[in-house]
Amino acid sequence: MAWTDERIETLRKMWEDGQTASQIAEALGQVSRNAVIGKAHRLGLQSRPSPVKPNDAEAKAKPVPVAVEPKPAAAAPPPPPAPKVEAAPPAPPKVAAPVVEDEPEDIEDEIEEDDGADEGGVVPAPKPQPILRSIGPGGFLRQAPGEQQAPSTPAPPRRLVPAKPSADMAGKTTLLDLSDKICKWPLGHPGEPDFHFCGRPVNPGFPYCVDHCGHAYQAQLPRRDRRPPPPLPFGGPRVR
DNA sequence: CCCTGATTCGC
DNA sequence: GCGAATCAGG
Repeated sequence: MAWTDERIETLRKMWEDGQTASQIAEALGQVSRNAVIGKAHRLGLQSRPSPVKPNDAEAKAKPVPVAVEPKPAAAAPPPPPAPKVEAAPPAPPKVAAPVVEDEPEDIEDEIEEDDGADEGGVVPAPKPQPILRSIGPGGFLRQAPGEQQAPSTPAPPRRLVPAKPSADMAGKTTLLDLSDKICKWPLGHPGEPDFHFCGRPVNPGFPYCVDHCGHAYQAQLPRRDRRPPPPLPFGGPRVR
């Protein structure tokens, strides 16, 4: 199967969309996961949180000026980093360290169950500013050695606060509400603000309520009565 | 075991 | 350029 423009486009979209190579390969069909990955790299797409990416590229100040020593001798040479910076001139105070004092005052956490009555626009001050690494159109940002931004931005000093239950989610069945006794039929799509679950009592023995069991379990029809939907490239129509 | 992406290397 | 084989972390 050749890499037609169409298939490449699909690959590119899905890859940038965060789909895994396996998913992409399955969607494309006729190609393996490896083929997808290989192609993605060749396309210049790259760098996506890999589970196996060595995180080093630094941490070593190239302390290996000595010629290679074929003979490790008996005792392995201990790490000779020798951070002797004796004649090191005191580095000028670059950017003032963004020290953030830890405020002693406690932040009242509102984790109580919400009756949905008092749901105002209570927006806590912290504006975390998502650090989501967006991928620019047309490809990846190849990380060059020395491009590290490690030393900067120490850490978000803000304390973490439980996600605020949004007003429009009041009364909705969320992921945390799921149990064996309520219908797990999803409504909406994950990531969307109003994504929730059906939540009605289940049809005993099934994960869904009676109605949704009707959607989930279709009676086998004679072939002549089936209406096989046309194969969609991927990302079928959204059903609500 | 399964999954993942990265890399290599013969074709 | 392609992708199976291999590697390596989760």
